Amino acid sequence: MHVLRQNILFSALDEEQFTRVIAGSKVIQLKEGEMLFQQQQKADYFYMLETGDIKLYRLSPDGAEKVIELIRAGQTFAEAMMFMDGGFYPVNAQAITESRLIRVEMAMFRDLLEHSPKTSLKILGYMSKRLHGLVQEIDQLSLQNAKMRVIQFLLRELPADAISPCQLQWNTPKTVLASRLSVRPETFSRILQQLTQEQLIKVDGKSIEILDIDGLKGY
Amino acid sequence: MHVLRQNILFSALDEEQFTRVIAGSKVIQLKEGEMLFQQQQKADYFYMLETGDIKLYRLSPDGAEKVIELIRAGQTFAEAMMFMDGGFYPVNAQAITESRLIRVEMAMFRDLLEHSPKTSLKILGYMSKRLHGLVQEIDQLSLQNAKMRVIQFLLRELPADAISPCQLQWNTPKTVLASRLSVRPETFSRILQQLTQEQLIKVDGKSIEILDIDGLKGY
DNA sequence: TGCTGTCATTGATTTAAATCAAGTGGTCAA
DNA sequence: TTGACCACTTGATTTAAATCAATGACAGCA
Repeated sequence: MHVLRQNILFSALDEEQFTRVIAGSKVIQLKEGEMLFQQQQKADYFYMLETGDIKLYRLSPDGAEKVIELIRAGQTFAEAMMFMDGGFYPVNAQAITESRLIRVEMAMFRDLLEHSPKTSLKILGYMSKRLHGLVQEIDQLSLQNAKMRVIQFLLRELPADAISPCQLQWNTPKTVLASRLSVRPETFSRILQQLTQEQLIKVDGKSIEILDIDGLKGY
Repeated sequence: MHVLRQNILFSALDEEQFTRVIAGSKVIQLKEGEMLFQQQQKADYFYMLETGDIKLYRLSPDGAEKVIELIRAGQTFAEAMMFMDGGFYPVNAQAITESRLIRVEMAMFRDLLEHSPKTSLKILGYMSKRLHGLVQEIDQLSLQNAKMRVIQFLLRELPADAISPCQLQWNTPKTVLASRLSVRPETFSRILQQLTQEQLIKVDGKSIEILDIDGLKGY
């Protein structure tokens, strides 16, 4: 079965609809560091990431880069733009590692929804969850200090049923994680070290071992 | 014409659909300080605010209150919960001033969408805009300092075509605005004073006169 | 082999904002 | 009228995180 089928956006389509989607889609390969699209570019496609890592980020007027979201394999992104007529991507998308994506034509998918209320409702539910997620994100940015944000981030990366000790692994440089968390790399480094000294985690290059989940949650 | 009709959520409904919505709706009156719903309560209704002011806020474990959104007359809220099966309100809703709302049954409205793909698409567009707005919000929280946040907030409250000098007015205590902006009341007060000294604004109780829009934008 | 550039860490210093503390003025109700 | 309770302001102090600066680790490459 096609990998797209696993994604919620496509799960409610019937065979005929799905065939049309496939016909209007294309596989994209990106090398490390390659741009997929830029902020302010016209949004004609949305994407599903098959393999690799993508960062979505914004540039402030003075050139500072803030990572809004890290996309991992299996996720779709930019699909919200589908419903904003003549919209432009609000973020830049760049491959952190070599990546393989499926590019879907928004216009076509949108037409399809006109005749598939069930799928529309599914997508509404999905977007509601995203909305909710962003509200929580705002919570974290505003209520909590840098250490809390790092801890929350680590905990959220774990599966719900994870038991300590367990392992987390990234392909991305720590600077990108820091930006995602809105802290300076120096601060990020110091916080990881604090947590290490408290026996809660163990850092080894790009992988972090979580030694004490409950300890982290206790913060 | 019914006031609901002015809202985007209801604008795409036909007469028969709209009549059903009205039948399942109810007017709610709240006194100042009264709760509308609480965090974790089952979400069966969404609302449109006719008159008054509502704050949506969250409580952190230690009791700190963070205002997520200030609702003003004409806005709907909690409608995103409609698409999350068996969801619970993620925020508390409380009247800041005496308020009058229309309460709409989610289940009923949802059923209606099943047979109205066009309306669903409109709502998807609307939710996309909200999504986009929240992304910008995250920008502001993370990239900018407290003074910037206050300035942005003031500018956003103005109509797009506003010319200085002009007037802004709230019914809410300044502490609520401060929470909305994630700063302490003391800091908020000091920032307003700084801006006053720079001849950019003039504060008089609950109303703020914007003396120099371009000056504010220049920051 | 050493050179370059990127990423990461560590220490010293600065800074913005929170916190602590005190005082003002207003409103409401006993 | 008094006193309690707000919201708000102002000043002094503390603190967390940013910034500045230096160094180390490592990869790719001439």
